Amino acid sequence: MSKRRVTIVELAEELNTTPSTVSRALRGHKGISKKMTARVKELAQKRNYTVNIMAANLRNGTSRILGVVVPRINRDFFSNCISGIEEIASLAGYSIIICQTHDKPEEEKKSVFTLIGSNVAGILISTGSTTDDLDYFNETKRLGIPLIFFDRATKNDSQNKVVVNDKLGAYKGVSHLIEQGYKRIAHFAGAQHIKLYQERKAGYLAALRDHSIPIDESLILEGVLKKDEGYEAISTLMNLPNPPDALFSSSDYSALGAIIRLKEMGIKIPQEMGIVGFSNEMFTNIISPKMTSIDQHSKKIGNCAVKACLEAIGEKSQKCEYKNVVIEPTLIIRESSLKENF
Amino acid sequence: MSKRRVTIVELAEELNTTPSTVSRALRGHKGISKKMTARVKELAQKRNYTVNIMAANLRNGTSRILGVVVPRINRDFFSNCISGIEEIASLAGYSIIICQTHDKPEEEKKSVFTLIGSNVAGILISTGSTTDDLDYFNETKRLGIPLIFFDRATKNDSQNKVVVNDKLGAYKGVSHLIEQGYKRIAHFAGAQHIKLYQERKAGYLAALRDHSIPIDESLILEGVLKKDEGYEAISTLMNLPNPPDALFSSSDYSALGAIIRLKEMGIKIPQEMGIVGFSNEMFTNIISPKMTSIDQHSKKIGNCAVKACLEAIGEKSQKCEYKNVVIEPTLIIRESSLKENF
DNA sequence: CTGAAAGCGCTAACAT
DNA sequence: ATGTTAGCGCTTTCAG
Repeated sequence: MSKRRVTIVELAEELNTTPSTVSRALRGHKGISKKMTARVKELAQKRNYTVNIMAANLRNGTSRILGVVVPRINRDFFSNCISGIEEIASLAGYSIIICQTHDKPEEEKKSVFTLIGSNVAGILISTGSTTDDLDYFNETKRLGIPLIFFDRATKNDSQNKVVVNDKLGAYKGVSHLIEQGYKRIAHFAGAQHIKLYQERKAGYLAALRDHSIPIDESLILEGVLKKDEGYEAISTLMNLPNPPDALFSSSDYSALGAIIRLKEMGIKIPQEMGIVGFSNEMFTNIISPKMTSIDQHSKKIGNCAVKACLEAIGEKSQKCEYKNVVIEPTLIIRESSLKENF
Repeated sequence: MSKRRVTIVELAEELNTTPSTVSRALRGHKGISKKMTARVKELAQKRNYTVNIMAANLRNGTSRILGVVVPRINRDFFSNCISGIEEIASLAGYSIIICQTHDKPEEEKKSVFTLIGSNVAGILISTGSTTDDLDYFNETKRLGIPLIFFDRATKNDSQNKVVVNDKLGAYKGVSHLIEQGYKRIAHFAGAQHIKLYQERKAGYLAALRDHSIPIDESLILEGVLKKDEGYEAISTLMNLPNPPDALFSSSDYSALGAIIRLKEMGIKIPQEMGIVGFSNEMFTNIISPKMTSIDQHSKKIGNCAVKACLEAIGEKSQKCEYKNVVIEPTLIIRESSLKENF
């Protein structure tokens, strides 16, 4: 009952052969007799042999491990991305190491260097920082470790990005409201130093412009992302001399807060007020009225990101061009915006 | 612009010293002059040196990587567990590798052996299988790799478990309903070959018994876990000659389905019908009426599991006894069960 | 078809 | 306080 794992040396001894032969046989090397291969594999099975990945990696200078860096694991969006990454990765024979950054640049940097130290074959990162951390960016580049940005890309010129077209998503949502006959559409925006919220606002503005609807700055509120913030913000808007008749929110949560408040005020949704959120959170399909929202295909983002990474690593199984993918979000129309039905 | 990483050998050459000295200096070994240590660290920084973890691990025979195996990453409960694991692990200087099994025993087995091959220091697993897979159980045991079961433990006699006291959770929920004055309490149960659902049913039965309420088998429905299943099941129950006046569900989702149906039927919650769910899913606090539910402290489960693992590995930072932890679930009382308020 | 030998990068005895 | 040496387990030339 040894405490150490079985090694190829031990297998070789037991079979009166050499480590090289065992190594080759285990990997189905041609140039090893079928008989030998069979004997080796049988014994390996019997002894519960597993290759020491560390040793193999050290020898080869490459590993079949991918690093994934996200702000938080326990958010719907990210856990779906990760799930999407893991599925494709494991099919290709790769494992994934996960790091959380809690949106802190230091943790982000530390994570990437830990991953580099772990000899990962590639890194997938949703960076929280607003600035590019050139330190790790350059280092991965120098070492030839593919670095794929997903979801939130920085401004760097890397071609390895998988992002959602937030502007288009917003455009679709607002256009839908306009087509339903809403005229004065308010917008809950996020902090404008974050690119993704900039984009959503840009999509909102573009849709209004394209439909020749005048832009009213008093209907645009920034930093309204959480439920409570939405609850408060909608009160402000409804007290305006000329209140909105619809809301496009950058966040499902603040849209939810608005719905709760509007119901309290006795305002009918969608008849008197149309609502469109963003992210297609699980709860949008559960509340009453069901909320129209924009789906970002989080799992698909993970799929694409990992495919881009495998492609960059040189896995030939990936045939397509996965550089710089832009995912098109989908408008999910539900009760909260269907004025025409009434 | 070499493609390879800097090694201690290169640092040593540049400093006219030896790899051992560099290695020792980098790890703050006492017995190396301050001057030397400083010089080494400075150069290492300048060259973006990171230790080759694979090589170090191979040499030491141990790694600072933990394996985590779950059925699915993208479920609230598991992503919270994982987050809880990652936080403590990273504080202790460990990384985590994550595997999904999709509830398939083969994938579970494969995952564990992959992790063993990766020289992980310990494995945390929420097993989907109903049977113990002795293969990997024995192998980890033989190799001295700690194997911690969390959430769903198998029947094996391992002392390394972190589980929720499901029976107690159910007991609390049902007792609460009884105290609120409900008399005929129905139960949506899960498949009874899964231990956790057995336990919840057992808690339900125990609470009724302890409060001298007769058990009516017609009020107990099995395999009712999803929203749609709850929607259908509640219809059946309400058509009974003697329908229930409350529901304790093993799942928040089926409880939600029931609420939706009851609202359609014009039955008032909680006045005419009390509802308690299980898991404290995020949406329970959002729907109307807000749903009373049982919180399982998923993040804490992750925390405890990883502490148990670190303890087993021999990290002295863990002082407490973390073997065989049972987490006590918490009853979160909300509108759906507060009959007394009316 | 199989074997012998070297070396991936690191660390820990064992010297000095 | 520093250097020397050996070896973790594996793969891969290079030789038979």
